[in-house]
Amino acid sequence: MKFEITKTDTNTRARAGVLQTDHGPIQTPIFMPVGTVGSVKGVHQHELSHDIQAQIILGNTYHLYLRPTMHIMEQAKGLHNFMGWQKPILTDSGGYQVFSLAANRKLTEEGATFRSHIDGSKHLFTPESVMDIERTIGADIMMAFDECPPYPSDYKYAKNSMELTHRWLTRCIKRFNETEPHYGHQQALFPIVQGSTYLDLRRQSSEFVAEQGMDGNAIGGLSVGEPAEMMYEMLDLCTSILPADKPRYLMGVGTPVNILEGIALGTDMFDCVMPTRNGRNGMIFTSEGIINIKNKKWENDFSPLDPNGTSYVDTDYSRAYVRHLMVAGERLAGQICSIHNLAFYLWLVAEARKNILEGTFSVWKTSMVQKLQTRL
RNA sequence: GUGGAUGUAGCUCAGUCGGUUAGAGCAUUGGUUUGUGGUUCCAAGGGUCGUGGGUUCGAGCCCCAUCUUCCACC
Repeated sequence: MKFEITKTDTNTRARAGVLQTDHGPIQTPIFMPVGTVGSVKGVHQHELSHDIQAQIILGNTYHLYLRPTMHIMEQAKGLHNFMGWQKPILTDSGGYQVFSLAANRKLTEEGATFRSHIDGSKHLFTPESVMDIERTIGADIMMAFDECPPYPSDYKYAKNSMELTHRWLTRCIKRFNETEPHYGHQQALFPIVQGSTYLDLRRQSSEFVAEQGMDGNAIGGLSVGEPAEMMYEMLDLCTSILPADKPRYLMGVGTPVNILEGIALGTDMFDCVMPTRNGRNGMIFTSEGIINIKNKKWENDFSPLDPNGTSYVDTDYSRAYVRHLMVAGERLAGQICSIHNLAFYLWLVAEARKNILEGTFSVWKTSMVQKLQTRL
């Protein structure tokens, strides 16, 4: 998997590049909409590709393994064919679900046992089985199986967890190298840096990950409740160690401001449920600030949802109408807001890219961060 | 007209033997949401307990009158 950096910013560590996959190029920095079960909640694939112009989406190993199961995935000849999406896909490994389903988890050296949230049945994920599952799903980018420790974690827990993640990574890479793609297109494996909120662990983990020489590298275990400044401090260190000529992926982040800060620190890829989840609950991100469309003040505001927006929903529908749909509990409200938010996130990273290429990123970012935090 | 039932938050209703500041759901208002168990979660505002008397240390609750709405029968 080839990654070419077109330009690196002079004032920050931001870069603009292109990541080539067998399902097409990804222009970085990029935001990747989350499509956990083979569906970005409330948004059609057609809208994703045509209206939002998403370049890559996520699928989730944990969820797809439980349903529809790998038996179906194999028959469907992979997730691309199954869901009718011929652009790149990245699959999360299920490591985060082990963390978020902590009540039911049990970690051993071998792997993680957990109970299905669907029927309560017991399952075991190992680095090897997760690699096999991600091969079957057929993602262009597969994520290593890791443990995502909660915040706060004490030093000892964080260290043991990181070391376990490293041993699992070695097994992931071994299995990855011993197996072939099922559907003819190339797959990459990205390892994940852990280390909680401890700089020396983050350094150690970044170095270990960098040594593996994979096509791209991820930073996990952040945005799990720690202060934003702490996240930036960890990210700053990780990106200073991870190879500059490979894409860097900050997992699960975040707010529009988080993403701009992440780009400035040399991160190229982001994913987050925020635009879709918050959209379903009526929070709209715009270039002028944040709107809670449920608020009464929009009741008779017939101006466009977002006059500066790039999606058709921004000009076709008024704030009053979307508020009405939201208050009435209509599903269309969440769909409109999800489409808007995803389009906005994609616009934001495209705009960041443009400014990096034009050498104006730093100035643009400063003014943008200011506006993004405004509440309308 | 007679008999019975009913009246408590915007709506639908709880409210024990008469006892602390009358509660719930929905609705309203605001906040929340970070590698998606999610139309999420949290909180706030909102009351002359139909009205007027009475009994009692104390009444949403007991007594009297009156009004509202509903039902049945003339």
